[in-house]
Amino acid sequence: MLDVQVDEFTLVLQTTKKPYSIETWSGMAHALINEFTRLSNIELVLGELEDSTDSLPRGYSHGLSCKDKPYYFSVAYHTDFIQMGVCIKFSAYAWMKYREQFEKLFNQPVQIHQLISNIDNTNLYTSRLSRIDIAIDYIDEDISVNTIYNQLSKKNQIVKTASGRNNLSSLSALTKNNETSTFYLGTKGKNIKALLRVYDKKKEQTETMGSRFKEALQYSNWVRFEAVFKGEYAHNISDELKSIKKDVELKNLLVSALTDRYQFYYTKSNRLTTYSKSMLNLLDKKTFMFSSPSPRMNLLEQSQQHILNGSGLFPYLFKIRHIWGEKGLKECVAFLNEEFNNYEPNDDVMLWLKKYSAMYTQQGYPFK
DNA sequence: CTTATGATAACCTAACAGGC
DNA sequence: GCCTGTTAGGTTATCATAAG
Repeated sequence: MLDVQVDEFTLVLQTTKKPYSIETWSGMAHALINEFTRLSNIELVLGELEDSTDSLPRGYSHGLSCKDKPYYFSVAYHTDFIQMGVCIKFSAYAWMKYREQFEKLFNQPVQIHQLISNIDNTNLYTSRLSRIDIAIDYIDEDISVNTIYNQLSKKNQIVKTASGRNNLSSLSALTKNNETSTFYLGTKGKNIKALLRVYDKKKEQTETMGSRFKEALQYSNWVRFEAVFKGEYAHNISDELKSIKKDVELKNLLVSALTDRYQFYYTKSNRLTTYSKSMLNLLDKKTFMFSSPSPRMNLLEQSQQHILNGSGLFPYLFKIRHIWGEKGLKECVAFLNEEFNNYEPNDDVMLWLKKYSAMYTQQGYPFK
């Protein structure tokens, strides 16, 4: 049996009110939080929210969370950073509980697209996802994480995107006694847009006595494919979720998203593996693709702006001058000049020149 | 007391992939 | 070989807090 669901997710609310001023932000943030809690019925469903400082999402300074509950739910903002918005974090367990309780209380099921459409029924803020984890469970399907990992590391199997390109994400694993129980495609570093984690859910639940421990015991075999989408990818999914009405469309979206980035092929025959095939069979039709525009057409003005502000050049020069004074700075600049003389442009740079030289000679310097 | 982390934001570049 | 498309991974900034 295959089961598709949303695991954990993070929503960010941005205020629609124009006068962005730091003094009024706290009050505004509270207004957004009140509106959100009202529209989502969060306190009725998950329990009372309390002021919290110690269990907020990292990086946020103020907020509320469900205290004394086995699940983690929190709403937070940062007093100094309006652009960070109001962050709403559902852990996997909290989201499961929310859905259970909601159905009990209102006699109707709720999925993520309904939640989003409920909370968007306001003009105080706009919402979007900053992270969403999509899980596809293989229950009693006799899939082995260890086998898949070994095939991948021997290059007997490879991962492709839906458009047929190789997914070049780096492969890593947790291996104990020669047995791999978890592997990752993609790095866990920050600012990573996509990551796939494949693991033995039965093992995890029985070893950690997790929230789905009892369930895990009933199955002889339980493997989870869990994709974490952040940044632009999460935004893409968010946009798509807003156009969804039915649960079957949600399923199509979730499966499309995961298989858009991760399809497993046998290298030799160039055929889909059986488990990837069964994943794709869940689709009535493919409904979704991630968009990622090419970042190559950078104009000089843009590059210049980046160098002046955000590249780290000035912080670097400042440190040099602070330590070694004007003399050090002078030598540093001479060194940079020397290094630049040894610089060999690559193909991309030459290509850019071919395209834009004429335009810029006509237009003049980007700096004045 | 210091450092690492993890949340947000923007943006750049190398390297790879693939069509013609 | 040329051109276009894609992605991983890196930089900066901020802050609070957990870990060491």
